[in-house]
Amino acid sequence: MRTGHEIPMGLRAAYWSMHRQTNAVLARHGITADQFVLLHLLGERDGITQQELVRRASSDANTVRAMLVLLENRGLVARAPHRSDGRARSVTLTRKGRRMLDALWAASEPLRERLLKAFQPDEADCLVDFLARMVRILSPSRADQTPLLRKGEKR
Amino acid sequence: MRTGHEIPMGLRAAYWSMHRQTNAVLARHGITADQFVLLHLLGERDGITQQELVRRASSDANTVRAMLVLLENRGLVARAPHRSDGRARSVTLTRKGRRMLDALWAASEPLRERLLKAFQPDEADCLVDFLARMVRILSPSRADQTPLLRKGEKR
DNA sequence: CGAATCTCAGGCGAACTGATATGC
DNA sequence: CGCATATCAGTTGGCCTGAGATTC
Repeated sequence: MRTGHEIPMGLRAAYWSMHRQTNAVLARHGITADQFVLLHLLGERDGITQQELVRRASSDANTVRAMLVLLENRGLVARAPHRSDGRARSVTLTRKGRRMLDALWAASEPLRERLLKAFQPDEADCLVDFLARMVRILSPSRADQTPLLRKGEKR
Repeated sequence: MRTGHEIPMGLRAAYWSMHRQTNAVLARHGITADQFVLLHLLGERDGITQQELVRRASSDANTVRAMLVLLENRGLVARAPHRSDGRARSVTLTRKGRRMLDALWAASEPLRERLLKAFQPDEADCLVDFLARMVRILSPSRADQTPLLRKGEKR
């Protein structure tokens, strides 16, 4: 912990290990790790809005929409107008989507198993707390909505 | 910790928070968070091979090459034949690359500061250990080199 | 020979900018 | 009105597969 860069680098390594393993496990179902995240969130709470998915998946409205279009074209999710908010659309799992989610969950079970076995219960709680703390600390305050690129600037 | 999915989801949230904040901070230098990782690794150990960069950055040979080409075209890094291994190329920071890295490091200092302040020293060590443990657990054994996509398979 | 390193060609999901339409 | 939700158009960097050249 000398430079303060160990946490970000460790985070990067862990995230990509997880991501790659998940992709490998789900590849035969034709679903990516990120798509699995959306399906899983819908499994937890069906009928939520796209915006809610954006927040829970730590993603972005344009990205989530594109992913949902993919999943919708495959008949795994459906999007209906929200009952009370005319702007919003509530997203639900189709019957096929639910079956797919179950299959994905089963396929990834050994991975979660392997992960949990590496931590004592209190360690796992501790880790989850640390990660949540990072998110809180790093969440941009509502004040600075600086875009990543300034106008006309090339990447 | 009921479903075993809290750790992956927390990991995802933390990683993307970090990534986005880093991108935001470095954007005015025209460098991405991932490019910063490469420059930082070269700052730690200059003259290492691309393969070594791949390992340390938890990335992939093709990706690293593409990124290095970008950085090379901007005059930030140079690639020379390795002195003893004819297959390898050793990558070094140019003078300009070193200056850039220093600027990037300074620009991202507040971010690391913010992060470290959120953890007691022992907590930070603990977190780094947990992350490393995850990587170890999730690292594919040398045995199963299953590609993500089988031949002719569509995603 | 096999294994490792790097290169090249090509494809794709996902994150982004920026603008727009619509409803709160 | 401002603000939030979703959409569309378009760009990009980064990850991936698969193949090939070269060297250990």
